[in-house]
Amino acid sequence: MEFLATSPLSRQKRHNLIEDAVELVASYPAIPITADCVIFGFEENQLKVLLIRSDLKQYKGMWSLLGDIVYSNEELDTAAYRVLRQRTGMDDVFLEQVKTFGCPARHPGGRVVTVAYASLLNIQHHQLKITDNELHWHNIDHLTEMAFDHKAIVDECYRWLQKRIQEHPLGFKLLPEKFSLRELQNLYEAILGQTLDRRNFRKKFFAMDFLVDVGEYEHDVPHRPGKLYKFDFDKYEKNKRKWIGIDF
Amino acid sequence: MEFLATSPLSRQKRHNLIEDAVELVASYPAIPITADCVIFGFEENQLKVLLIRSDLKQYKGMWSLLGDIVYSNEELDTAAYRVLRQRTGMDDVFLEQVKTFGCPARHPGGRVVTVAYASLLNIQHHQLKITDNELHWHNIDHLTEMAFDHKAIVDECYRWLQKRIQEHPLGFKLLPEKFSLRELQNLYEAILGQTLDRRNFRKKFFAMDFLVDVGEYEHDVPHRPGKLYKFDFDKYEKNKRKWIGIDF
DNA sequence: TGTATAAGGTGTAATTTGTACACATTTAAA
DNA sequence: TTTAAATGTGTACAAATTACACCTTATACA
Repeated sequence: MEFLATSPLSRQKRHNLIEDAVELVASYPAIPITADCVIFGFEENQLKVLLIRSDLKQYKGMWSLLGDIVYSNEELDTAAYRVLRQRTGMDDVFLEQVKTFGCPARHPGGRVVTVAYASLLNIQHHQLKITDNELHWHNIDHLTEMAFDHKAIVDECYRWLQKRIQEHPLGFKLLPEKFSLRELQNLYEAILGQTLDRRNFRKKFFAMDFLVDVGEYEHDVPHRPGKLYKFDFDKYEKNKRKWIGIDF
Repeated sequence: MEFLATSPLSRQKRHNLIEDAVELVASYPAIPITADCVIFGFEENQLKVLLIRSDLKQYKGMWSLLGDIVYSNEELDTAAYRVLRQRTGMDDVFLEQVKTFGCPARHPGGRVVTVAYASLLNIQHHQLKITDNELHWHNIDHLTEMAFDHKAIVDECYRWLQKRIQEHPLGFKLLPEKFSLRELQNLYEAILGQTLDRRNFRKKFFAMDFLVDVGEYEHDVPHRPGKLYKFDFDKYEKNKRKWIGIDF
């Protein structure tokens, strides 16, 4: 499995400078690369992931992440964003690279390396093309078997999200522009899988001082409506802590 | 730049199940993948990175990360570990995937995607093959221009390290088995780029209760020798916090 | 119309954690 | 033996986190 003549290691040992970089790269074994998106949404107090039916006969009926090939001259981020845009019709969505999965046996058709991205979006805002292979939101707690190694990818991205929302106020990306504190707390409880004290939760977020009272109230709720707030991104940027921690 | 016939997206729109996964993957554009290692060490109270002279004529004289091609049937982690072992002669070293860099223009010889790994090792323990293109340790604060996008990769891994050592007791991987508290503090100060209060630092680490007094003292120091400690991994595993934060 | 229900909204005390800070001790070197 | 330099330790204050209870307000239903 060694490329004796062309390996950079063996070349370097000979202390020869390589003149033709193009020839060098052409000699490398190449592997198809895909970008897979773990698209998170929040609805009915539950964290959801957007999935599609696998189009491989081998995985018939099983759910799969949204992904596509990375084209020869395409940035990885661009490929992931393209998938996101094509599937949700949304622009301006949070997207971040999480991890690359490269097990040689992860794709039944041969070696395919995939770069996993996590995306957070407001589930109200998208225009899903449901006709495409039953594109649907799935409760993250109810996922069972998935195509390829996609369950492992989802798990990794879920852990990433749990950690990330304690360091940065990312949760807001999953909510509508205007939201109540109860919705915000429900979001955090759903993602972290634990209940939080209501008073302390409110105190904490008010103390961070990036919630703006928009002067409106919830409606269509079967109880006293709560105030609506929005997230003030500028204020956050100005005040954010440099230190790592759960207080952003 | 679209692969109209072979793109999974266009296929899925037609609602056809793909029978031959091998044929499908064979139709994908393929890209060479490398694994690049940012190998951190700690010596003379400074954080160091292990670099080699680039073997490309184009980058003559410039410093480069240690990396190699990922072979066709090789795990990404395995490729990175292979690089590490070949260069340092060390086994059993901490290695973790950090981020994948895929800018189409990052390699002058053509498209090459690289998966960046960070490694932490005890700088005393390795057997460098210095004859290989001047394999050397470099102070992380003195890096200037590097070959490819390697400076950006180092920067990313350095930020990763700064964050990581505040969440997990990884710093110990950079120290000898037995170390003094002064050495530990120097390590944290070098990585975080800030001075820390000596008494509070000691109090904090003793409170975490995974330092074991080995009953020995420093020697060959031109002042009162400090006690030596080792890191008790079992004790750490038992007591570690589930929460994210700077107190491990 | 009024009564019950369910969530909204608020404050304080106790505890824990983090921070600032100074002096006696020990070893090596001169 | 004197000096220099680092080790080793404790306390008081500030800040952050946690636990915890009551009144308010809007809706739903009788």
